[in-house]
Amino acid sequence: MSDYSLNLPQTDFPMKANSAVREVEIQKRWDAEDVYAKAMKKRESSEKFVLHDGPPYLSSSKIHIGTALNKVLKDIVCKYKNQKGFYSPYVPGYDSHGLPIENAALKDVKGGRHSITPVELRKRCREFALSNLKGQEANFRRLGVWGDWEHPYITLDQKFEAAQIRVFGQMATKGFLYKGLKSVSWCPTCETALAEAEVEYADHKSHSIYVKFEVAPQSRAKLPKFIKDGDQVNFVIWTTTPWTLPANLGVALHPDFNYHFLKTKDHGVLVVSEGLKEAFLSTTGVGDVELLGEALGKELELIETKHPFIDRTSLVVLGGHVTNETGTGVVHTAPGHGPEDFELGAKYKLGVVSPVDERGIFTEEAGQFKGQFYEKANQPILDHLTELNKLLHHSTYSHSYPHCWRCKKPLIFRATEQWFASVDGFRKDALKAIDSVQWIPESGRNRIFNMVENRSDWCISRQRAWGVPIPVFYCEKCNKHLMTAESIEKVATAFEKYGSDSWWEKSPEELIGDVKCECGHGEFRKETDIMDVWFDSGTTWHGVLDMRKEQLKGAPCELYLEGSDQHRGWFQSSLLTSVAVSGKAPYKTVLTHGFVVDETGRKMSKSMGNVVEPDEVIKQYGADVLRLWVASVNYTDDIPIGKNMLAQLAEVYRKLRNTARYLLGNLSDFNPKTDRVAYEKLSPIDQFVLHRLSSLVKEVTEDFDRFEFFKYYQLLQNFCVVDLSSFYFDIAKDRLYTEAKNSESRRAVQTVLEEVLLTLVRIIAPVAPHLADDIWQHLPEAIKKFEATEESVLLTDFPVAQARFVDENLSQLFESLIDVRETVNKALEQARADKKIGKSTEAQVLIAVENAELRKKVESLGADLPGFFITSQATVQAEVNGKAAGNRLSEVKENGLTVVVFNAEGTKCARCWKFKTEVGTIKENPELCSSCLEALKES
RNA sequence: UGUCGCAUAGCUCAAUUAGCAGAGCACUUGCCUGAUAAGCGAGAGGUGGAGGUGCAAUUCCUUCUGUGGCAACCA
Repeated sequence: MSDYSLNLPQTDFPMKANSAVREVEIQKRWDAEDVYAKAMKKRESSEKFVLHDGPPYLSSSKIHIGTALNKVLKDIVCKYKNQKGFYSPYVPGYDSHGLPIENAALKDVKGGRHSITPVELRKRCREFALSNLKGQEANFRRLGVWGDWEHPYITLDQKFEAAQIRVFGQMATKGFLYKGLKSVSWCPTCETALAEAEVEYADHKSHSIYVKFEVAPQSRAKLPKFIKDGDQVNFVIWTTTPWTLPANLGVALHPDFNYHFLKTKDHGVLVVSEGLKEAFLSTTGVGDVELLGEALGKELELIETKHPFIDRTSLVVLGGHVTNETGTGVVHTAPGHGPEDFELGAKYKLGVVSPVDERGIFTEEAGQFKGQFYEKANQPILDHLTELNKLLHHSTYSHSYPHCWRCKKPLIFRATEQWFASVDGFRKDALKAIDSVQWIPESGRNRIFNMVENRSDWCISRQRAWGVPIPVFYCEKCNKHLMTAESIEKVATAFEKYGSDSWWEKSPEELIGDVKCECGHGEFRKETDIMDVWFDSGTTWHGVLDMRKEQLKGAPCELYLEGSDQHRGWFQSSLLTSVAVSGKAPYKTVLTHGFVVDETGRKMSKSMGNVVEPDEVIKQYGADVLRLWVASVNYTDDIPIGKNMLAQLAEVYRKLRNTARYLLGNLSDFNPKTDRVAYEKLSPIDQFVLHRLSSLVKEVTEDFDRFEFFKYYQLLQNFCVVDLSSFYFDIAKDRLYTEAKNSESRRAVQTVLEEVLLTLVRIIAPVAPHLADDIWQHLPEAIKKFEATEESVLLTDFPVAQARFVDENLSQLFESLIDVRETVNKALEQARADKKIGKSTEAQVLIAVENAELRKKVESLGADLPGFFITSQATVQAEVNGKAAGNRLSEVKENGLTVVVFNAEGTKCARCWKFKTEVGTIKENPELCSSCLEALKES
């Protein structure tokens, strides 16, 4: 019976994505046809929108999901901006120096870092980093990220190193760099100083000890009068780091605290603060005590005590940092091993003892503990204290403690000579610059502002080999350092030509020529420290943006887009160097995203087994589904991902795909040149869909401009599902399939479908470029020829919301009609549930509308009414009257609306499947309805 | 520990000034077999907990819990 020809959809566009194969093919075509370059060429004279890539670190060849998210976000922005008419290049970068790479490269070096030359070590580091680059690049490209992959920036490039040296030079010339002895965070495992940004707090179990410091005989006269001659007086300090005791030089009290002198049976007189006395007594259990008297901290200043086990005095000093929260109110002070101690020590000229070397091993200075790793020395020190009867109590104490963010081991403080960038010197400008930047989300402003406001100077020295050297020389005679604009420029020139290896390969003379020190001497040695790797990436605004000015127009650029941890990392290091040199921020807008967590909100970790690997997602679902995930989440907070979400995203992807397939299939015979129907001639529902389309374009444009992709995602999905698939597509099928091929009614639908398709495909392109381009390649030839001549959708312009499609009245009309349609659906469903009908064309509906205005609206559909409900007949009345007394299949009343369902009148037409009364009465063909007959004649 | 932010259906997101808490997906269920490893309909399902102020609270207040940032976590 179904021999009658219908206009069914025709397309080669496959329903199944087969992403694993198809996406790769598409990418190959992009590469082969150089689509990125063509897009850039197309916009070469347009306004620039530069997103500057924060360089991922090259310690691994495989990216994790957070990096994938970051790159995709960037790619969405760049692709969108390009479509919007900007010249928006993407130059990917890589961060290639630094400790983790050096440590990794050292893994298979027998004998460790000291067994090979720096140049040899650096060669291994370079090879390791560059091999990882290849892996990461492949990962990024598989995500569909486009960019100038042939010309990435790498911080180990000679030109980049030279630029970095020049930034250093400018900062030096401005007096923002100095060498100073300070207490810095030190990682004994990595054997280097660390900057604040590299410190991370984690729980740690420490010792908790109370140690007696006996007042020295020469100071007994300074003790309060209530102390009798025979009393041995001890200040009791509390510390969690026994190993710092060999470095002890002082005992700090709070000037305004009250200190109690407690006479004990076994320990002489003990001095602790009043506020901590009770806690102290109960913790240590020293037994009954007699309060001899009390004194303020400031009354005890400069009393000398005896170091518990070293022949040395330890001075009582006063410090505001002493608190009454834990311990004894008497603070063990080791200027060599604590920042506050260091400052206090400087104030009192205590000197500095730092008997721990760069590996955390005790030196000669530590006497009997020499040669031991600091942590290992805790126990012997405790034993020694016990032996000497200086230890009052010992237990453990859990607290958070600074750790190295690279190797995760506990840090120590070491007072050493380091190079610093004087943040104090340009803090005000930095804060001002922060306020000139747009931070998204806004909270980012406060986050970085507070950090910069309170941070101390930036320690840029690292005692390692894999990095850019600090370009300073020291006079062999007077030891004064040489750091002039000229000397630094000479180093920069040398690096530009030979790379930074030349620092190790060449002599000072070869590097800077014949230069004399102020003292007249002409022989120099080179600084051995290299720069903090954050200094490398912190200067990309110069090494990349400025150095590729023609392409990237120089700093500041429009956008930095990184994870929110970069407030203390790259955003800050970039800001500091840029402000120091130019007084400006290197970026106009900073956009941040949170961290990826699993579906239950937990951090991803190997041990929990909840890690989502990007390549596995791609293997199973394809890059576009992963990209769709990126677009679907509000990345301001933590970003969840997991099996459920991906499965759902795959469904949404499928919906997009099938929407496109319907559009493509039903446009197979449409020639825009000849078949298009003028807007005025479209039926109301057609016009309404165009209205919806134009609001979609308007809204998603706003969403893209605000980087709120999750709103775009919701809108896009809703449009495809609600406006198209279940509404317009469903209703339009009748016109598309059964009307004469060239009828105006059918061409009208196709006119709308074409507009929708060409708009949708371009809206999808930034987020799901493979899908969009796949659609593009499958466009019907006539459309390709006249409306879609670009070889890739990525070369098109983003759609513009068409004002001529906007019709608010029509929109309101259809809102009401859709409400009515929902009620009709309920009534039909009831009849269906009662097995009275199957498909809705087996029914006719009677709609009684009380409200005259609404009734008029429904009536306005006229002959389109049955089609609107996909029934065979539909009538509108003011109330259910006698005429409808037939066999009621169901009835639904709601909102002043009564819908009654009857069996459709007439007989089913064999072609269009609608029930018509004339079917069977037409002699020419009793199987068909009149319109089908006509349609057949016309075609 | 302090401080700031966040918390809406199983999931991803909405909800003007306090005014009946909405979508899509998933789920359940029915239909269709001319988008077919498709499509359509219907249904169920929710404001983290406990208080408070309002006629009325997702919205304002207090508190707790969870989560994230920052600061300190000390010696």
